[in-house]
Amino acid sequence: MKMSSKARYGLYVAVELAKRYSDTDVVSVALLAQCTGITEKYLEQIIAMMKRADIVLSNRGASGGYKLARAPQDISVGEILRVLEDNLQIVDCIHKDCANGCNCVSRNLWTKLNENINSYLDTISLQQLVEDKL
Amino acid sequence: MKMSSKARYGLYVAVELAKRYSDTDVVSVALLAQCTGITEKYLEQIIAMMKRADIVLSNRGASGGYKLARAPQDISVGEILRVLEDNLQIVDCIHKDCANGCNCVSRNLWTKLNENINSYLDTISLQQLVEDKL
DNA sequence: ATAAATCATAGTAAATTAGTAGGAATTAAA
DNA sequence: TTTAATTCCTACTAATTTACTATGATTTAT
Repeated sequence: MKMSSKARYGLYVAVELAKRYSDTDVVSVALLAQCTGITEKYLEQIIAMMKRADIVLSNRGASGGYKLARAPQDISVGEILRVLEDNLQIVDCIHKDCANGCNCVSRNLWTKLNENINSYLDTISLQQLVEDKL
Repeated sequence: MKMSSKARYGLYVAVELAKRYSDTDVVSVALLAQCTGITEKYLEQIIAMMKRADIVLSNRGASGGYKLARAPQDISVGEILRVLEDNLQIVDCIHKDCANGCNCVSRNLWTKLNENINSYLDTISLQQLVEDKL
């Protein structure tokens, strides 16, 4: 029940990008790696997932880099974490079959718990996080 | 961010014990293993944790077994899962130090998320779960 | 042209989780 | 009082997942 480092790191990266959102230019992986302490290669993979999910956008080639695809107030923490954390699903049986079948009482619990987590994380924007206003 | 099978299984076991709570006698691991589909040896370990946490109590020796230490309406799902799932902590840095230090904005998020999860799970009793009244 | 960057993907090491195994201690019942 | 059924204790191993490394192709500003 731990958040993976991929998800934690992804959020750190998003926070750094949010701080720089007013800048017109993009931020390179090298710089992001430096200020977050994540290795470049690992960070590349993480930000690639965020790009595929349209959370960030990129410029390729020399002096290229990444920036947020939308304003920090329009990106929720839930959106980011779902991309990096297997849709934030607490157990597999919510969307797959399990031995207990569909009438398993626990299944309803997991479903509600998931809704709870997701709806909470969806109320928090990157902007709020950067301003430390939770 | 998956719930471990230990926690899932522990909850199944607790549900089975809750169904049988009105019986005066205890239930053996062998029987619990049979009706949950968990192997006896693994189940033994899981229920041992629940015993140490005073969620279940046991009779040793022949015709021994386990039963809930309290009525199903007095045991919350949160209580059970915390015992089996490293206190339900989403990230380590909530109670340990991390590279980012104490002024890390994400840390507050994890703390709030944890509170959210725990307070939800604490509102649900085993009784509710058995009656499928979430 | 060149250098600085993203992009794609395969591989490996570390850590965690899940499950096995063996046997000691206890106790109800024959 | 022996026996069989059971909990209790702890060490080990296999499987899976996570975290990270490595290589190199592609793109593009200068």
